[in-house]
Amino acid sequence: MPYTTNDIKSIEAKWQKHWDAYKTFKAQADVTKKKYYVLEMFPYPSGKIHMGHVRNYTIADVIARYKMMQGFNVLHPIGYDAFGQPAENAAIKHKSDPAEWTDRCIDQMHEELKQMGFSYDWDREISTCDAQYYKWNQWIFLKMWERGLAYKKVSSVNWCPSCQTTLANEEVIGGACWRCKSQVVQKDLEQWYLKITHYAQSLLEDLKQLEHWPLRVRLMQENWIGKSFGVEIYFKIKGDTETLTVFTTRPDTIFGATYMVLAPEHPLVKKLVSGTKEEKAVLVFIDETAGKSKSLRMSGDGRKEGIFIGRYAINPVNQEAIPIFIGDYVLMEYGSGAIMAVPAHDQRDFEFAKTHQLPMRIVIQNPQEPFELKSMTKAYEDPGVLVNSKPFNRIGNEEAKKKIAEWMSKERMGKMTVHWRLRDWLISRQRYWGTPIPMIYCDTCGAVPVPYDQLPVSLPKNVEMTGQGGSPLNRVEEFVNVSCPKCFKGARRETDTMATFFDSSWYFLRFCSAHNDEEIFSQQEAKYWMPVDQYIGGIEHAILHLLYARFFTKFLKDLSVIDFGEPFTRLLTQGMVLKGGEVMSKSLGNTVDPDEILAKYGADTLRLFILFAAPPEDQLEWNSDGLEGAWRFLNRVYQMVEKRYVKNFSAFDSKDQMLDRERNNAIKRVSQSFEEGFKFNTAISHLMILANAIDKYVGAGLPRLPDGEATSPLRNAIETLVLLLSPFTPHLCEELWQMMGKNDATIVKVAWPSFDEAALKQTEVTYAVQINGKIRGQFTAPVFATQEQLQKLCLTDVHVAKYVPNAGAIKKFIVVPQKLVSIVV
RNA sequence: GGGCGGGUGGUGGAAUCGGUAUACACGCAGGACUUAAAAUCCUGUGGCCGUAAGGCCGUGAGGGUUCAAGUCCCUCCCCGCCCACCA
Repeated sequence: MPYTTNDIKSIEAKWQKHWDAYKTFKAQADVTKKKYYVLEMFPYPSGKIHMGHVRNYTIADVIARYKMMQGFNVLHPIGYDAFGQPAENAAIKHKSDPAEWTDRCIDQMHEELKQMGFSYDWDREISTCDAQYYKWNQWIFLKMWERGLAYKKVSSVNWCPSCQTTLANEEVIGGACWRCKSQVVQKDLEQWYLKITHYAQSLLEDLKQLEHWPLRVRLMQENWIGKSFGVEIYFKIKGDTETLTVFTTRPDTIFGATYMVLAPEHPLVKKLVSGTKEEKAVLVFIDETAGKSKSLRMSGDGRKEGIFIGRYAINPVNQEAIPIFIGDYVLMEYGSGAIMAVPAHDQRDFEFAKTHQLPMRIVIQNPQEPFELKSMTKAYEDPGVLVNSKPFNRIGNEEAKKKIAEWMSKERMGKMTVHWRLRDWLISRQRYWGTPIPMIYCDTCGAVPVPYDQLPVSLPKNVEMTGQGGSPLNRVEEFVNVSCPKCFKGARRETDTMATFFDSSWYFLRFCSAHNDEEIFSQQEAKYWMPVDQYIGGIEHAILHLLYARFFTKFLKDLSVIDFGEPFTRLLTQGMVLKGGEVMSKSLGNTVDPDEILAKYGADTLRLFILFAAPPEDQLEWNSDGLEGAWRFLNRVYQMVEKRYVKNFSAFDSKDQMLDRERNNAIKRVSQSFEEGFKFNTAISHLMILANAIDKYVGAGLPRLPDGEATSPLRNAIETLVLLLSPFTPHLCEELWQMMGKNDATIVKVAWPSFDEAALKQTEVTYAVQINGKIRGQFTAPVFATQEQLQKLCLTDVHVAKYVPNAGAIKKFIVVPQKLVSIVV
């Protein structure tokens, strides 16, 4: 047994040391070389790496090494998304410093990443909690502030009572905090926002350019941005000078509006009810709704809460007075916070109308199967023709949408408009462990930006972390009390820190010149390396991170520091790692620690297994049995080199051509897998097929073959196998390459093998014979056999002869070249 | 409710343009080596019938197109993920 756990440990350590010493993966911009930037989503340093990291980074590493062998100048960096709440929570718990905790975690993670043999340019390692990094967060923030893209406003925000901080809409999952899962409540606060909506149009439009992104991700972003075309309609209020604006995408149903509903928070509600007999009840309702969290409000089991406010609106198209309600199913954040209700043609309005016994009117009729109000059990939302809509009756509803919208615009009853689902991005966090927002509040001058030459605004050290009473920074006098940069009078510093998604929205640019003290990044370097050619990460970032990164890229382009509008050319979303059908997670206690696998099998086996078990984008069910298989395969390859490989070898016999065909086929198929969707599982299967062919060629138990002088198919096959395998299991392959007497400094500098299409050609092929649709026999024929020859040959097969007594019985004879013949008798 | 993926042996998964379904591996069974075990190697392995040759069935269900369907079309069932009172 030549290859033991100990051997692996020493081989892997040897090559990791070698790569470090020679800086094998150091990337340097060189305009004479074609670049390739491969990037994985950098980790949050929680300490140990988990299987998800292993899978993500192994995929990236295999791609990076393949591209290196292809002669690309490859940039493959790593860093740490190091700000965030776990560090702060750990600090609260252990009464320690988040910076220390984070540093320890980073050290540990750094070690583990090295043990996996990843081809990182370690000179570019960055951490977002480093002031040299977050200084540029503050720089970006100030640039945005100057352009009106960072602003402060009071609004009802999502508040996590457990984390004691606000959350972005994107961070509220099903009404709960995305991190701690507590119920989120609404709270009025003054907060910092980034105007991502300024880029809504280009964020949507440019999705079209991202043809190498998974369709799924593009659709998710499209839905999130949520552009909808519609009409703003103005309703006068009976006996009042106020006008209510509603937004609808269904102007074709305007004649069916039988009431109106406002969001309870709508600014006009209190004014409109004042003095009515409904006032008291309405105010109680508003209070009750405000106390409810959004998710509670939305969790309605079909029931729609609401109340009449005692006023009427005038439908501009027919002057009808319709009652105004407030209802919890109308959201203040979308549209104008007011809707016209068309219960016959909108399911939500239908439910509300049923609950409150409100009238309905059919205005879209199904011409095939007309229906009546009495028999309706749900709203009719399908296409149809207009009825009860005077000048527009009998028009198809799609056409009517356009006609009515145009007519209303012309008559000034409304205006065609576009609404977006995308909201501005709330970035304020009342936490310590994040980038301080570089603003100062002066009683005289108002909000004043910290001057650029005073950046970074550094986080103070030795801050007491209690987890109570808002941001810990509030209590740090020397941090808070500053003089105003404008008038030099006493002023107060902003104590909110930035959401960590800010940090990760541009780190890929920082990697281009990771330790640049002069600028956010070198424009020249960024011009060379960017955009990222291949980005790899989890589908869970399909919306948040990827949308923010695209937003920042567009902003930086507008600043003219870069000249491209999309950061990631290709995106691969790797599947989750499961155990027992569930995602591996600490809370479920079904994790497998990569360290244990490393200790027993080493990095190469783990890498090979995780790639072989499933295609990169599929879910991966962890099964340790497969590990043994990967281990066995690597052992076979090792022994193949040790026992079968000779530098010069002259044996030659009829099997040579077959072996060489397998060799060429492996090159073709493995290369293909890199170019067509990274199907590494099948790439590895072709390497196994080549290994099987080599063993078969040699014959089991043969002694080491004698040296000779001519080139050898066997030698070529083994060399090819090692080269093709090297991106997957680099340590072993470096070792084998050296054992074979090669002098290359490293295997990644050896050219990726090319294949010879001619060697794949065969002189004879086996044809299957199908008779009346069933496979009945087979025969071999020369590659260039004519149809007549094939017909003759196939009849010589005894099984065929049984079904086809003579050539005259053949009704139809179909040839699929090189594959089969199909006979109808 | 909407969108997007899926459904293939005991298991993970293969299958270019519609062309021999189950590649490759795991597991399992039998054998070789061994005092024995482990490791390694060899053979077999979709189901049913058959000593065999061979036959029939078989890619979630049912229908269709075709010489030929996992793949295309229609109807339906189930599973996963994402979004979701967005007017």
